[in-house]
Amino acid sequence: MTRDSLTRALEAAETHCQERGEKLTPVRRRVLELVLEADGPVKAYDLLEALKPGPGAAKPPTVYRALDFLMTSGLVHKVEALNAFVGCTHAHDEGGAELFICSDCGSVEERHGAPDPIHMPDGFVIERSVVEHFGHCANCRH
Amino acid sequence: MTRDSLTRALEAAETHCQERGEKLTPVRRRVLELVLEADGPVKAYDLLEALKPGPGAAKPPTVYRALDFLMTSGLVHKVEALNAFVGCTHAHDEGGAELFICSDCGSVEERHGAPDPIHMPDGFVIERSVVEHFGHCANCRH
DNA sequence: TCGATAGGCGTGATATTATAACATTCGTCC
DNA sequence: GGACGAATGTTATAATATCACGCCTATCGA
Repeated sequence: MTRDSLTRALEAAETHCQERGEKLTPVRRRVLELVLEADGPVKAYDLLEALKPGPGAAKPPTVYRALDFLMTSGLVHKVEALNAFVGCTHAHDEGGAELFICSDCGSVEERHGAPDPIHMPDGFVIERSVVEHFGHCANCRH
Repeated sequence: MTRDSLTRALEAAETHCQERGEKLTPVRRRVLELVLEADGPVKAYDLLEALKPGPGAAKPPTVYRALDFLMTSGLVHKVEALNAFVGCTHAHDEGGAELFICSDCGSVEERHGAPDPIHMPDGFVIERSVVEHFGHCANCRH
């Protein structure tokens, strides 16, 4: 992610939060920035490390609270199978994301779409879906 | 799961392993039994507790090794979003399972099927998919 | 028979991920 | 000012998972 698009993404996040009546506080903004800067999924404790240098060395709850907020706002997704987090690259109000994660380069592609109802058990009502595909992206497929 | 179907499932697992040239050792068999007996997803440390009473009180690596084996054999699936495990109720050699987990009663329905290629990024090759739907089953939907 | 090897497991320690519980700060409203 | 609620700080600990080492046993070939 370029410096420019990072800045734009942060501004968009700011706007997004305002529209929802939420506050993108400095901690939350900083965590989002770190997640967006990363090449791929980031671990919570890596974020913690990254926040250390400052005088306000963050403790785990700080990071997890920020991540919870960002996930609730749709600005960040959790990759459940990796216990890691990625910045959301789409509109932030849609349902769950479908993630395509390259095991070679760590890049993550995000898609949105209704789950295929063909396989659904009779009468089941979906509230939240986790869909993560691991494999090799076009660049790493050789 | 009834006592009878449990017994049958264990025998099927035995056969399944033999066909693959693998050994369903006593520890592995016992862990599989505990997973199958459970109503829903089971935590590794609950299995650990359940194994305690005997003279051979298991330690974490024992349980995780057994679970790894059972997952590789396709006899058990991990619910990534819960850090928990469920017994596989299907043929054990297909690709990844699609899980429908009821948040009310904890029941898990399993389906198999190829992922919908419509959403796939160009050139992406999937190796492993995690698909978990959380919601309410027909019984708990009222 | 012997040694070599490999898989499975026991054991102690430790790494990693996440939350509980309570105190403090800060803005807002009355 | 005083009450409150939201956000954060702080300490401790819970929950999940792995590492590293050593022992046992079965198997295989010399």
